[in-house]
Amino acid sequence: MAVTIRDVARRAHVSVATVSRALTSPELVRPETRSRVLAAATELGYQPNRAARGLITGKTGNIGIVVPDLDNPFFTGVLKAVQARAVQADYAVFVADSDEDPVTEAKLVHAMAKQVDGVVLCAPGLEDAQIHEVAGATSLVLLNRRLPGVPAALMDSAGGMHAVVDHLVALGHHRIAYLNGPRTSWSNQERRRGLMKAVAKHGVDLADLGPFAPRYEGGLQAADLAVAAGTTAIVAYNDIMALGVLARLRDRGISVPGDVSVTGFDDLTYASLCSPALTTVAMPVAQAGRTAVNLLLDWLDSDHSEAPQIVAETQLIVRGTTAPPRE
Amino acid sequence: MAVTIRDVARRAHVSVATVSRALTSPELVRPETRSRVLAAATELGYQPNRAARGLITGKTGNIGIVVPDLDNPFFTGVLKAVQARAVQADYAVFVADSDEDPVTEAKLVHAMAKQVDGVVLCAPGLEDAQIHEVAGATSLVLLNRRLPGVPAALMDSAGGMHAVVDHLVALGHHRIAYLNGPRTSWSNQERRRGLMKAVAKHGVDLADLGPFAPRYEGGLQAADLAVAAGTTAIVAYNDIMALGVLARLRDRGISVPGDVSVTGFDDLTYASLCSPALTTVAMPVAQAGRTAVNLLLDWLDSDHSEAPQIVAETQLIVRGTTAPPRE
DNA sequence: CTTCGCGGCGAAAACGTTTACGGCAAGTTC
DNA sequence: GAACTTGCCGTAAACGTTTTCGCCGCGAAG
Repeated sequence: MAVTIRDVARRAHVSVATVSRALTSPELVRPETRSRVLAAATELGYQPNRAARGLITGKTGNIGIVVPDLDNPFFTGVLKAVQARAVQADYAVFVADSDEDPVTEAKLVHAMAKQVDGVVLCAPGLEDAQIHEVAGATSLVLLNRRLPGVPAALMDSAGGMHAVVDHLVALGHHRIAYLNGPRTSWSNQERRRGLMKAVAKHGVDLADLGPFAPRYEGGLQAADLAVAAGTTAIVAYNDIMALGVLARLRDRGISVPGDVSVTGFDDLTYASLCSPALTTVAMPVAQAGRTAVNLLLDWLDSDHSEAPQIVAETQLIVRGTTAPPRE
Repeated sequence: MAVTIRDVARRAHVSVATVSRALTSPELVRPETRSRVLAAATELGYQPNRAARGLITGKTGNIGIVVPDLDNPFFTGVLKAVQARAVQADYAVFVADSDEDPVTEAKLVHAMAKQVDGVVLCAPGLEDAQIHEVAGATSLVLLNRRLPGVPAALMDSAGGMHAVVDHLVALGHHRIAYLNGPRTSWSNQERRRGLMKAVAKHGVDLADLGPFAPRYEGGLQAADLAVAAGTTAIVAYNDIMALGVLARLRDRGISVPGDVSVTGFDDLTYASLCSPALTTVAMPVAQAGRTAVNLLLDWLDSDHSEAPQIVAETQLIVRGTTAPPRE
């Protein structure tokens, strides 16, 4: 059915070995025969069978990516970048969705392990030990999770959150509410860490609320608690929660940013589309995705002596939901 | 390094053939030896090498999906469903992003062809002939594109658009603007087809505007044209354009739905989050993704005699941006 | 007692590559 | 002119499976 290396060999009047050499290490064959082989290959539309090649070389030419939720624009943003960088490097990419479940997460990377040269694991919910365990099955690069000994592409959420507080304090806010996401989430811990540092530095009052579900409904629920706490600024764990907060405040007739300021996190597209547009911090998802596959590729032909962790800068995007407090 | 079928054979004191049989066609070995093999396999943590298996069986156990844009929630919605259905059927999925470019589209499915058993091609920009051509390289299922001879999972956009017009007419609108997306896009043609049918049926006035870029900016641009045309209802090609329209109308002090009604298409998450919430039509993306995989799987072990085209129903979601016209 | 059938299993070929090894001619060095 | 190198290429082994073929032993049938 398909055209194999043998067909090319016959047509070019050489052996299969020569065909293989002409394609993978051109300097090993005489230019004349090489061009004869290349011609035969293109005429027949020959494409090497990667599975067969992988069987002998041990490399598959594939990488995998497992994300917690393909409906989350944050992860599809990194997926898009990962895919783009991968094809650039002539790799194909497997994708898997763990549905936020740590055990399927582990199962998925194990299943991928024999078919890929490595996998980038996005914001895993796994325990540290379990991550080390799956790292034994294949080469691993983490994204948005730091773990000694395994390479990681990170984003400076802590710094972004620090910038949020700086911004709020500069506007004159003294009493701030933070709406926690899931306590166990590394992202929430990082964001909270940056927040705490800035809060301590500026000596502002903090209402540390939650945890809440990192969703629209979580924001609805959290908004009332935040106003009850008498704060003038609400810092949400992420954009979706912030949108919930905005909706709830509007329903209660509380004006934003007049009565209270609100910030999100992630800079999803709709953050800029609602009105007032949401002040938030942009995550360098594309950049992180690219560096994740760069790290993976480097890792694959290195001595594994060091496991670099590269952190990309976040950026505060000031829009319409933050302003100086009243009076 | 990895544990192979030979290791299992040794440990179970049988031949490799028996191990293979015990795992793939259990009825061919005596229960006693089968359990001995299974025990050895799990003790060693053996997982068959799919590449090697594929080499001989001709099946890879993989499917591919190529989408025009991984940043588009519409496509990631179908991707999520495709992935879920695929793992259910014990398939792994390759993903590729064509960046809306027909030639990379074709290139990508060709590149995938030898590594997958089939691919689902989402809303391709390719010409009909070119689609037939790539269909020669591997088994193909289309999503949101109809083409005789190749199986397809479709969504009834035309019906959805018809429902939109019915809704608007029922509210009392007589003069409607349609904001076209890209003329060559199959989706736009379908949506316009449904619109035209309903317009003819109800005998309403139509301002057929555009084409516009199917983006926020396209909506900004289109809004002014629509009001200049003196229409009382604006039907946008999709949600993102509709959001642009809403923003532009708000800037100009034109009230929605007081002065003019607006509808979107796709029901992206933020359609329900902005205010007023957008009246739109929900696309059954998950369902379409699932049936696409089902079609592919069926196609793989059938005689290819018929190429079914399954269309899933859309649903009009009436929210806050539509109301009876003034006076 | 032969023959046949059959369940269970092993030996080996096959899938499409890459690569170690060796051969052969031509050139280089003494 | 013998002995080495060197460049180019073919032969064959190997990768980890599945599957065809055939062998062996055993019970049933003649």
